[in-house]
Amino acid sequence: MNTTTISKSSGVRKGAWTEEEDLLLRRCVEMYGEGKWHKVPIRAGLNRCRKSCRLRWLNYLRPHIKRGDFSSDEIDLILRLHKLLGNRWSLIAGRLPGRTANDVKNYWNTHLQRKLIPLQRQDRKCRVLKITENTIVRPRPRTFSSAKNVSLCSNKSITKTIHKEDGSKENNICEKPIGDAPTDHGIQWWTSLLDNCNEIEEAAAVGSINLEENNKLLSLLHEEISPPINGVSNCMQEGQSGNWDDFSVDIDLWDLLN
DNA sequence: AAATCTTCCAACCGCGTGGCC
DNA sequence: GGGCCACGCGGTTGGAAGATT
Repeated sequence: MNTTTISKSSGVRKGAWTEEEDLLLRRCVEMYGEGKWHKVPIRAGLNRCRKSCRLRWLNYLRPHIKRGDFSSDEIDLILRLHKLLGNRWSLIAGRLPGRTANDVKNYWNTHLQRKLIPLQRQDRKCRVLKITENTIVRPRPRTFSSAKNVSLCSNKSITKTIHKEDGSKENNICEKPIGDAPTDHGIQWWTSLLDNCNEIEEAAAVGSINLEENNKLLSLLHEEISPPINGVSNCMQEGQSGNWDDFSVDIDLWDLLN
């Protein structure tokens, strides 16, 4: 069924893409490269808005996009990264080669969220202290100026709520100046992320949070989530088998994280 | 077999941000 | 400094496909 419609206001086509449109878009991007999306509809001869063209390319036509079910490794990584990053789908997808932010978001909304909510509802009163899930990391990578040493994390802030034994809460907002070395923004960002882990370690050291549980968490963080070196996602490096096969372990991890 | 319900995902929409003038 | 424009992101929606009654 052809569900494509013509927008009355802009006159551009909306709805499902046809094979012909895909072909035109693919040729255009192959010829001119990605970017300059405002020029793509004209260059490709498509009666589509630039947003629609960009989305179609990024989510469907781009080479090496992985289709099909998510592997247990991928699911595990999504769970971990979502715990750290929240709904930062593009960042999470960036750690999953071949997966798009839309894929990850859809998978989360349809598979994981539904399964995990009941887990979150479980009574965890036995835990005296915990790091709650409102740990928010806000790196906002946008475009990168070639002329300036723009930090990837220029507006980064990390907030963390620690629930104390007496029932009170303490919010920590961590704003850290980022060095202006432009060499590897990815390392900077992930290092900053791990700085947050270090703060947890420090809190554990002074006994303000549960040491044992957070040692487990921190070991996982340091082990699994390290800076991407040279643009290669280390978690998916060739030859790394990992020990994520048993998904039941991962559910335990999720429980631990909450 | 038909009707209804549920699931899933491609695509749309609105908004925040950065760059440029 | 302010306005405009383009890009990128996350939330939401619409409809096809599958499952259930």
